[in-house]
Amino acid sequence: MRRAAMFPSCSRVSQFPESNPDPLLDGLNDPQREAVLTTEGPVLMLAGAGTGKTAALTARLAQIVRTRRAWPSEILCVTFTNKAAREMRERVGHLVGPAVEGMPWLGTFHSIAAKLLRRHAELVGLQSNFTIIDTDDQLRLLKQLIQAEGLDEKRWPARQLAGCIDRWKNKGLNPGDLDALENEAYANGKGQRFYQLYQDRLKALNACDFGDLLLHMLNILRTHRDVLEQYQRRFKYVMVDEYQDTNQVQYLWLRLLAQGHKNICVVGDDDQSIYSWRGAEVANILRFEKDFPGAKVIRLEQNYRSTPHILAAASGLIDANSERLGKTLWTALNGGDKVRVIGVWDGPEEARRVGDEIERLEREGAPLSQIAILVRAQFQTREIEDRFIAIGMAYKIIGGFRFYERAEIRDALAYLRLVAQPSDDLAFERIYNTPKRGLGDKTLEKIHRHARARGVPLSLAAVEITDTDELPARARNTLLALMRDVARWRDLAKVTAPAELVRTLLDESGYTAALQAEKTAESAGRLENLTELARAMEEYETLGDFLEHVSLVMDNDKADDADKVTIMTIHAAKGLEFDNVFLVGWEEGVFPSQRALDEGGLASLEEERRLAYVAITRARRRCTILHAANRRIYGQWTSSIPSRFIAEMPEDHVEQETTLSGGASLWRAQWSENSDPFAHVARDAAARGSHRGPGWQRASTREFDPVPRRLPEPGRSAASFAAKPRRDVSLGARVFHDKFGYGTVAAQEGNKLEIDFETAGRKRVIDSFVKLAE
DNA sequence: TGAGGGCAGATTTTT
DNA sequence: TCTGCCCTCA
Repeated sequence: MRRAAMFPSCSRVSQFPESNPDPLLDGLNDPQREAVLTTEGPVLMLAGAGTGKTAALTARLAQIVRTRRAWPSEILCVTFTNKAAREMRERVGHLVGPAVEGMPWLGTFHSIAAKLLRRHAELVGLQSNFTIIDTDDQLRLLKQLIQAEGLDEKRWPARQLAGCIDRWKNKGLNPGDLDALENEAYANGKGQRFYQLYQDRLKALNACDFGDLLLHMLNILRTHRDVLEQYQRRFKYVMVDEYQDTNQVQYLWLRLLAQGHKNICVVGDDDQSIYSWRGAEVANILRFEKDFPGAKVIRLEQNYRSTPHILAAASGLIDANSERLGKTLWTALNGGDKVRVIGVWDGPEEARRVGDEIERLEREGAPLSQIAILVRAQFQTREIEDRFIAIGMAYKIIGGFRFYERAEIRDALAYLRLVAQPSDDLAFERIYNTPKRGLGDKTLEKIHRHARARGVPLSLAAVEITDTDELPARARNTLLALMRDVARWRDLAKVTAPAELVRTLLDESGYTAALQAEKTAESAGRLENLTELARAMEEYETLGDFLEHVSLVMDNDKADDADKVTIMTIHAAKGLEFDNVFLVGWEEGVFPSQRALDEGGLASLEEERRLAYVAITRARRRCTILHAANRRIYGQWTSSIPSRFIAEMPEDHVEQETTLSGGASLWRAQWSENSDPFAHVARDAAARGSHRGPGWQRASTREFDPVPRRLPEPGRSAASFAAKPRRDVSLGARVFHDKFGYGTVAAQEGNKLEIDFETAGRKRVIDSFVKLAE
């Protein structure tokens, strides 16, 4: 341990004299420095939220390079997202200069696995130019298999099978490895069969899916000692970001590769593990010390992000979890506001309130880009979005479709894939009638039959079949024209740059023309995306390079510098930070989600709590949590009680406020002593779509004054409790509504009323919300 | 080929 | 309640 002599015990400041400034260690605290300087042996860096783990990790990488312990090409550094990889590359670049250029093994698990697999593809029966198919292709393929096997696709959806296969691959299981239980998971014990069929089909297509990239590579490392040893020797240092998110395959992979030098440094935070549903296993981080005996554990606990109140609220909350390695975050910052908890009457009021608060912040000079609204589930964004549109607030929603998942991009890519690889049947099927050229299912079926009979790929079968009289003249000519085009594009691909090729291709195929003919706002956007695609391709010299990049690396982070509020899921917000954070929908059933409560037991409740922890710790200066007493979920109005997570935050760091009189303290009391007296009520109420939850009870006994303090604005709060219509209300009746005031019934449909309100105008409301006016 | 009705399903989604 | 998907019909 030569380094031990160089850097004796790293626990005190005095070991790193300030008088000898080192740009690399400058600005790092002691544990961070220790992490940077402990380059040899296994290291577990437990880094809480906002504790500067990326700074430590990149500095560590730079340290290894600049001390010549390894060449950049001898360091394996894996992240989960392209964004993280990019960021790290950039930061290391700042520290060590152009040497970072030579870091071929810094990237996501998938991109590194793909790179390795291309070198050794033949060991698993693939050619090195295999295609990487995405979820869409995967589903189409599975559907075909299910149909071919004569299974009812309604009863056994392809989605379910895809889910199973994904899970198996995440666990590192090959078809032969499935036990009886797993085999039962699809179509009464046909799991294994379909998994095998799918893998065979992929092999025939010279393709693999995302999961295969890791699994194939693991299989190779397991069965080919020479290959394993080669990489064990090569990777002198291994570093892993977000280790708590690794799944079984990734774990097995790393364990094999790191066995050589045992210089593995993993960074993670068990409290931020929120992807178990994707196969991530917190256990991986919990047992690191067992896997690598003698591992050095370094805790980064100084938080540089949030104010003391925010930090304390989050820490107090996460304390309620049982399985933790345990960290105590602290901050040198002072002051700041308490976490604000605001209770409101319903969803629309919540959205209004958030809008109002943001307008206030804006007036105070806060940049919108430093404001985020985090939701538990995507559907919650709508209400907020509607409100923002109404008040003209600039916002952006993160998430949804990635660039390469858009239909037009996938179409363009399918053309390119078919040009690059004649055997790509999926690509052929996708484009053969896109744009519409009058080739229908009948023709495709014939091509399929011909392909099967001759044992050739579809695109070749298509060429051959035009030589026969199997097709009617019209289809034959169209197909012939298409295949001639494809052949010409293949020739063109040999002499043209990819960007130029795709432009020609989109033009000549009629794809662009078809879109232009649509003349909708949407088609204009699609055309723009295609232009963007061509522009992105200009960086690439070969088509192969580009196709690899697009399926694995290209993400949706379009540079959007405009000052806008960000709306996104908590999951998407992990790793980000904002001055002002609004957390909406903190109600039982929404967050924690009903599904987590029903299905996952304690483990999944704890994951929800970690999610809450992640959410709160995104805030730098102010964190505002909202919950509504009533919310429409799947069209049903549901009364709900505040999330237990609200009561779990230490009272001293929270400031309660409610527009419902007497609400907050009452709600809080409900969660005392960890008991949940209303859980069954709320659950039953949700199940029946009834209105007998506690919120409703209180509202109806007038314990709550449902009139918001703020001037109520007509929202879309009117809807149905799925109850029977009232008999005492009839057309023309004069009624009173708590929110909208007096009005006259203009129409009645079931329990829904249309009422002309004197001040609010015409609204649709549920009859149970109105009283007959005297 | 597309429009329109019927029907189930409706967390989170780094690659 | 809203959506997306599949199927049917003109």
